[in-house]
Amino acid sequence: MPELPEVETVARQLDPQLRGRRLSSIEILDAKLAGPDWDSLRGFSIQRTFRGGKQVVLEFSRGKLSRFLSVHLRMTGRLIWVPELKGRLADPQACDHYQYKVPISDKSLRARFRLSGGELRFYDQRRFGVLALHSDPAGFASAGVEPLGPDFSPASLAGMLAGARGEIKPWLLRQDRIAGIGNIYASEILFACAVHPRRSAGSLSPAEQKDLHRHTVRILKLAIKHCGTTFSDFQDSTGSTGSFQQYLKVYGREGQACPVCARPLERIVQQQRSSFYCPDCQH
DNA sequence: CTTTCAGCCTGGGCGC
DNA sequence: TGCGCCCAGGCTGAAA
Repeated sequence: MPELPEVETVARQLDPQLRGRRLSSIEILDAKLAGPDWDSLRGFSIQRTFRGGKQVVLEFSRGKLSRFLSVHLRMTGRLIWVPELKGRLADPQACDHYQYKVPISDKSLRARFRLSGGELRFYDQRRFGVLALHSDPAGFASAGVEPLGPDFSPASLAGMLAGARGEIKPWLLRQDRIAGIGNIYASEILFACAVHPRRSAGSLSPAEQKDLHRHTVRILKLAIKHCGTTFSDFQDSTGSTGSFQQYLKVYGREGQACPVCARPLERIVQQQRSSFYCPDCQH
């Protein structure tokens, strides 16, 4: 699914659910996910759950030892906490979790982490997701700057853009520069900046660079506030389902009226990914 | 350095 | 009902 706001939503939701729980065993159901020494995690307890780039990270500890389990959800990965009550696991369909499109199916269950009080399940229909185990935080850190962190400033953005070659839209998707922006938010951010997706990244004026910084932060924060974007009409009772799709201005709206000038929005393909924009507002 | 393309996977939706 | 085709929020690696 997920870009930064969706992953942040998942991490925030899981953190209180998982905190302090001790891991007893792991069952890997998809051979693609074998590899890490999963059994070495037995007996470790979860300290916290957080987001790094587009990854969910679980920090485990046992005594002075630390382990970091990073989960890249890619397109369809989901992490769901399934509590145990009176010896029975809850129905995952009814569990508090981030929803999108596809209902949870047992067919896409790829891994189970058995913890005190229940289990954490990894579902992944398309099997693009990646689980990794690290013994230090440097292992999972993405190379790019966190757009909501202290290192992302108008000046640092200007520095990254200086001399940049390619088009701005694909540039925004590069995780080694800014970590966490994906296809949806890249289009939304450029629309807010009135910058055309085909503009050369290095050609942005100082004012446009400032706008790019400002709107990137603003839109990501706003999306987090609405628990991200889901293409699902299902809204769960906890309100933890993303609702930012209501606020998308251009993504997926090819042919519809631009919210600013009312002329039709367009879709183009850049590096095999759709970009949505207003040909009249964005230059 | 850049861009392009195939590939990794599954399944929904569409036109016929 | 079925088939073929296109689509999908991510990312890597090879090739040009």
